[in-house]
Amino acid sequence: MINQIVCGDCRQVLPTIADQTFDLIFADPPYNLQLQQELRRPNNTLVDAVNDDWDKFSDFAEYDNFCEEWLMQCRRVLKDNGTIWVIGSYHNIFRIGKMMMDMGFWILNDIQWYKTNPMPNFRGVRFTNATETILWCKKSSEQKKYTFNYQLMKKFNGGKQMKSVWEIPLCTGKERLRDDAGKKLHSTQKPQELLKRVILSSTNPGDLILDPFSGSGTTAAVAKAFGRNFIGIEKEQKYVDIAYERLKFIQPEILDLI
Amino acid sequence: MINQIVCGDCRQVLPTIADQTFDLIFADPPYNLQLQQELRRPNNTLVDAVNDDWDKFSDFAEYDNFCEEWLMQCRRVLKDNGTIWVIGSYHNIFRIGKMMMDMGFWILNDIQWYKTNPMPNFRGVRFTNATETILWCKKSSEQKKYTFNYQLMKKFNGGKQMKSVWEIPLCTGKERLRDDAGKKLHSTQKPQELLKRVILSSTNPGDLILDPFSGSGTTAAVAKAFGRNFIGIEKEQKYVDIAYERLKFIQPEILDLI
DNA sequence: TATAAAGGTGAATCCGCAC
DNA sequence: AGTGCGGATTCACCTTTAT
Repeated sequence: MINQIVCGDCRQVLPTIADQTFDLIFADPPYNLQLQQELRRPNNTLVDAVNDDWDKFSDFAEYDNFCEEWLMQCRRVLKDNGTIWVIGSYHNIFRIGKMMMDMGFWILNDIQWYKTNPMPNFRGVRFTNATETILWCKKSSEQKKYTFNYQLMKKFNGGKQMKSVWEIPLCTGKERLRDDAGKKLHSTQKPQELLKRVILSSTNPGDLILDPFSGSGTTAAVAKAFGRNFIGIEKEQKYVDIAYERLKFIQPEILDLI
Repeated sequence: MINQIVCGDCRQVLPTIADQTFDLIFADPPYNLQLQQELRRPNNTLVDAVNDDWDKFSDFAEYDNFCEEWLMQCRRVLKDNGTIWVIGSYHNIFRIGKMMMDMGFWILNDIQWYKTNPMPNFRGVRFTNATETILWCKKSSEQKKYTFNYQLMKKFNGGKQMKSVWEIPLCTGKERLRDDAGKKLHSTQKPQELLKRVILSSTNPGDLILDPFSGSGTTAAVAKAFGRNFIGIEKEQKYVDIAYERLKFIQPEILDLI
C-alpha cells in the first residue's frame, strides 16, 4: 500500500502497520476542538465553565490522551534510525513537546517557521503571532544514525549553514487549493517549501515517509516530486480525494528550486 | 524591601511575600541543558559551555518538581491583572509551557528570540540552533486586564505592529560583564534589549517587577533605567554582588533607544 | 594614526567505526 | 562499554595585534 492515502483515523490505521516501517514521519496534528472553542469565545463574555477547573483539565487530558495514542504508534512504526517532525502552535506544541521527551524522543531542533506574511493582531492586544514550531526528533538519545543532508541545506541557504528559523510565506496564491467558488479546500494547507526542507534535509530518494494527518496532501505531493515514497492517513474522505487529485499533477516548480 | 536583590532560593524566599505583590514577573530559570560531552570547534578549541552546578538536575521529574514549586509561588505573588514572562530553550520550555497551561496560566504569545549571531553547529549534524523561546502569559484565561503598550512597541518596530519574533544579538562586547581576566561573570547573561522589550511592553513606570532568578541582574538594571521598581531573588551571593555593582552605574545608552 | 589581519567566543542536549 | 583514530566540521561580531 505504498504511495497511497489511507482513509481512517490514524489511531486505528497505524496499529495495522509493522514495526519500523518508516524512514521519516511528518505529523501536523489537529488542535483540541474544545480548546479552540474556548479560544474563539467573544472577548470578556465568559462561558459557564470559567471557574470549573475540572472541565478545563478534562479538555487538556482528552487532547493529551489523543496525542499519546498517535505518538506512541508513530514511535513504533518509525525505524530505529529514522526521525520525526511534528508541527504545532503555542496552543499545543508545549504539550506535545513535553510528551515526546517523556516518551524517549530526543529533540534535534525546534525549527521556527517564521511566516513572512502572518495575520496581524487586529485588536492590538498582543504581538503579531508570526511563528509555528516544528519539532525534529530522533527516536532516542542513544540513536547514532539519522539522515541529515547538511550540505544540501547549506547550499539552499546561500552557502551558509541553515538555521533553525525558516522564513517561508503562508500558503497562498496559485499553490493554495481552492474550489470553483474560490473557497479554500483545506483550512491549514502547509506550504510546499516547508515540506521540501523537511523531506530533503532528512530523507534520501526511495525512503518511505508517513504523514498520519495527511490533510490536503502536501507531504505526499512533495514526497512524490522528489522521488520519495509515502503513506498518508487521513480521517476525512473529502481530503483524501483532494490529495489524490492533487497528486495527478506534476509540480515542476518544486524541482526547479533545487 | 523594594529595589533589592535578595540572596536565597526563590522557593524559600517567595513564600515570605504577600499574595498579589507584583505587576510583572520575568523568570529565566535553569534550562537543564544536560550536555553529553565536551564540544570542540573545527580548529579544535574547546567551547566554554554552560556547566554550572545550578543547571544540574538528576532527571525530568526533579526538574519538573523544581519548576512546579517556583511557578506556583510566582502565580500567587502575581497580581490578578499582571503578566509573567518565562524564557527557555527547547531543553526545558516545552515542560514549562505545558506545566503553566495546566496551572491555569494563559499564553498570550510565544516570543522567539532570534539570535542574530548564534553559535554554529560545528559538526554539521543539525540546523543552527538560533532561537530561545519566551512565553508571555496572563494569570488566567478569564483575566480581562493586563498592560500592553502596543503603540510603543509599534513605534520601536518602525511604525508596524511588532511581531513575536525578536531579532536581537547575544550579549557580547562591552555589555557583557567580565572579571579582570576577561572571564565572563555569568554564563548566561541576557541582553538588555531583550529586557527592554519585556519591561516596556508590559509595565508602566512605577510598577513592581519580580525576577526570581536574578543572575547577573539584567532585569533589575533595565527596570531601574526605565523607572520601574524591582525585587530580584538570587541563590548565589556572588551574583547578588555582581548585580548590585552593576546597578551603581547608570546606563544611558538604554534610554537613548526610546 | 588609520587600516588590515588575526584571534577569540557565544544557554549546544554536535561523529562513526573498528577493535 | 570503553578506547582509539580517521575524517569532516563554523557564523557573526568584537577585540587585539600587525602593517
